[in-house]
Amino acid sequence: MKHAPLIAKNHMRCGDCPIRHKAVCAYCEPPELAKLDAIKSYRTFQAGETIVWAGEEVDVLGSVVSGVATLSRTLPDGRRQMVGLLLPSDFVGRPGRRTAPYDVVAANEVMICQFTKPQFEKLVSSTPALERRLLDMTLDELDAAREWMLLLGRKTAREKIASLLVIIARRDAALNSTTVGNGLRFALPLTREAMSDYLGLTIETVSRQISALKKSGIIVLEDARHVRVPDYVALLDEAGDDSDGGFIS
Amino acid sequence: MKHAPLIAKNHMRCGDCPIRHKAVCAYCEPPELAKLDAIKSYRTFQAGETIVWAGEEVDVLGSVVSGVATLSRTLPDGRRQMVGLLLPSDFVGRPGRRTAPYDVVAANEVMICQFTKPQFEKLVSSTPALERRLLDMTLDELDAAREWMLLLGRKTAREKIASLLVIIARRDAALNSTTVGNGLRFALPLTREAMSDYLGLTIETVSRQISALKKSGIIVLEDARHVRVPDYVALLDEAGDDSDGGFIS
DNA sequence: GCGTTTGATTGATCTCGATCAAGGTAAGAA
DNA sequence: TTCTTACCTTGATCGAGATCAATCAAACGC
Repeated sequence: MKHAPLIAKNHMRCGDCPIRHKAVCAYCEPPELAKLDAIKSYRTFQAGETIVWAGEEVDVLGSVVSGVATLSRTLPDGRRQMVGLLLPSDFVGRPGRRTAPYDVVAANEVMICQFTKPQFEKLVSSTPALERRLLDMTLDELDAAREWMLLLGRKTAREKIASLLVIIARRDAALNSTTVGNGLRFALPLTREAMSDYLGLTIETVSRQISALKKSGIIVLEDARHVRVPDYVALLDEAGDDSDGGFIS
Repeated sequence: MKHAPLIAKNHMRCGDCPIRHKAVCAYCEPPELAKLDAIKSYRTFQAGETIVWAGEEVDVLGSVVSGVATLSRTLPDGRRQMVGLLLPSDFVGRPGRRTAPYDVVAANEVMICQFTKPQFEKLVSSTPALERRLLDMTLDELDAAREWMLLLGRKTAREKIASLLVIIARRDAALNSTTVGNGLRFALPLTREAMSDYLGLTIETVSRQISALKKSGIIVLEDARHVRVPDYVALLDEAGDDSDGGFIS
């Protein structure tokens, strides 16, 4: 069985940003980088802070520099389902839309490299490559959402947990490249509750399945928030499919 | 509780097409309609025929004129999850992508108004309004996918069925406007099996929940494929949330 | 120190939807 | 007509994950 490469393609750095903005990648002309550089500023959100309320004006537009943010929808009776996960280099904001139908919440301390909205939109209009890049990113998000639907609709609790670990491992490796021998080590940027919202499970089931993967030797729990994976391929096999494991590119 | 309007916004007709293409809507300049008109042709697929195989070259690009097509992903062991539903006026094809990670299958006889790929892509490059429209449509699909994730992750079987009926009712009403008093009547364009793939359930559960909704008086089954809804708001309430019910606009 | 809070784990039990199985119904072929 | 096939329905039982509940551990304020 062939597996997708662990490390994602790189994106060009925007000026002195501590991350690689996906919105300005190799497809864009270098001059655009300087233009983006001129209209950006940084903004920080605390863990638990809501960055965007569902239905209200979206006043953030930029890239996640550090930390993790979640997109989630809530039913009137309180049931919650996470519908998106924003990790460093992911884009925040909806080009051409005033509002979003979901909450954006900081899972831990989040720094965002923010562009001023009117200036960014002016830049987009005058830069076809940038607009095409936004379409490309949105298609990637759509693919990720559809992979996620397969997970929610048809995978077992154990497969769901393994799939989530694969996604986090890939994203972590793409940013930090902390391989240990032929294994991996990474931090879980989400609480058990956030994981349960992601996977359509309860906290208890998440906890039990993580314990089960530990007992099977697939993962080693250093503490509740740090995981070692001795054999990455074994974890991939637990995830139940041979695709890229729902990598949100 | 306020509910979204039943009928979707209209889209401008492209020449003599029997449907309203979403790709060429009121946002686009009228001259573009004529240009699209010049590069189109019609193509028909039989029920059950695969229009696009997962991973293979996508050689279709256009709009669904009639019939219903489904997008679905399959796990190696055969478990299947539908990840998209294409009804008349929906766009088929992925701008700027060679392949798709899912199968596109005709649920019944499907007619597609197809554009020649290189010419359509040339038109898109030279028409910023069209490119922006494609981005807008992709964002709509993303919103629909996320609504669907909420359904798959957190709704009960009964709520799932009611939500699907709402989606079909809305789409049907937008196209045919067949209201009956303050109720509705429409055909189910999907088999029970396709519904179960859509909702992450088994055929048996779909059948049982439809029977249950019938017994509750929420719906009337004229036969296995035709439904009457005496009270649309009652059905909406069964769907479990006050949103637009996952309307794929 | 101690009490409180927040997040994680584990156990006991229940329930919704899956699974296994048997029939029913309508359309089409021989 | 009867046989076949595809699709749908209903019943009986099972089991994965939810729910209810207790315990534990680390962090924090007083």
